[in-house]
Amino acid sequence: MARKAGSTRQDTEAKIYLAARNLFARFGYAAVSMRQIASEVGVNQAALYHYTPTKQDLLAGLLTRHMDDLIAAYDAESHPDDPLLALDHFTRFHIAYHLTKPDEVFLSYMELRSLEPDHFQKITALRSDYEERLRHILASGLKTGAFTAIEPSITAMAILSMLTGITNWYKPGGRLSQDDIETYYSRLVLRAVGATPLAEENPQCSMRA
Amino acid sequence: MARKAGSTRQDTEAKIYLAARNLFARFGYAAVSMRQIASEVGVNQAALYHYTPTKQDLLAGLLTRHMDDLIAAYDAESHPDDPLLALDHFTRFHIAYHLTKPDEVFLSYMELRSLEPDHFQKITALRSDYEERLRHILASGLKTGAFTAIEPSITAMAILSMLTGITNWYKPGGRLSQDDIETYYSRLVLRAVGATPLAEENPQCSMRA
DNA sequence: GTCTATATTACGATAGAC
DNA sequence: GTCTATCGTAATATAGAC
Repeated sequence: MARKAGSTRQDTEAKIYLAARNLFARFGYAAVSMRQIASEVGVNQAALYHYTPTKQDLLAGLLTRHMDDLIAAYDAESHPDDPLLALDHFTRFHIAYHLTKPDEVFLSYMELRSLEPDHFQKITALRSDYEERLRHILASGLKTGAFTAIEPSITAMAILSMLTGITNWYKPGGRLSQDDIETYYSRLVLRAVGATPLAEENPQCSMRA
Repeated sequence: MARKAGSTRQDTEAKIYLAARNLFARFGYAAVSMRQIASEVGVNQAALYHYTPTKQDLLAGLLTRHMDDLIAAYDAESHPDDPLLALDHFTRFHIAYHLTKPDEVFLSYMELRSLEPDHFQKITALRSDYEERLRHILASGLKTGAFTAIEPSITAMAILSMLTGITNWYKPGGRLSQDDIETYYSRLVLRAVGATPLAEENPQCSMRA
């Protein structure tokens, strides 16, 4: 298995996906050219076509990987049975995962419309698959009485919008640590569904009351 | 003031802005050509340049108008002094306004990155101006004790993300009326900030409890 | 106010040498 | 596996006739 030093297929492929992700997230799919991506990788534009048949496939590959990874990461964790704990856990997981992959998240929300129909449906189905996990928690909590007066489908969308929106303003190294943010949003979410937040009667957290 | 029948400057300009808004919202600024816009309006591509110096100015004009209109519409309403009522009012206003102008809203969230620096700063400042109105309500409620254990800046972003996210799934004529949605989200929001929602002990609303 | 025609530049993708 | 060169197309924007 002799390899040329400095350039293997896997290496280059990873660099291409990384560059595409950064550029698409920053400027948008339609505004980025294959030449820009190649330039970022350090190869000629024509070389990209040994790794992806089209620009569209490059985008679809990025989004598919992201959604697959997200669902796999969530399913790999253990989930509390108690709805209140499960919702707290979901909130923290979603925030933590999304804050560590801001580009992928941004892309998967902004560039759905750049996908051709087949790819679009595939990604939309994967997203719905993930959302279903939150709807299930909300429905369980409604049944046990842990949550009150909520409609699971709408509430799931409301919560996901709220949590994902963090990526619009969060910058690492800011006033609040990631853990502060998780704790704060968990309280917002638990209150919103009519539950008593975990730390409500134990105000040691860093927020002013 | 003799006018040629069928085509005045104001008419055509309005059509151009309308077409640009629709197309940019649907396919993204970078993916839409001046030819497409002209075709939608029913004029030749070159005619557009009598109404806007560049494509970039067309986008900036759309976003500026939207933010100006949003702020003017909010300021034109009367705002309750009581923080709880004020927050309920803000929630309903934001939802109602955003659901009536889905394209403008979508554009102003998706195409900020397509703006060149000067325009970007201008729009960002206008947005912050609007957000400030919500922060003010939250800070007042914290002072009076109507809201508990919240941080106004973060909570404002959380609420705005949640409310604006409605435009991602709402379709007119669905299961829930706009008023149902306003009522439901007002409860989510008021609960989240630690207030007792207006209709909490009066569960005549259409949600199941 | 709108048109035809065009200058200039860039795009996605391919062919074929090395 | 990467390159040079290029094909065919389409982009923004402008010039100038009517």
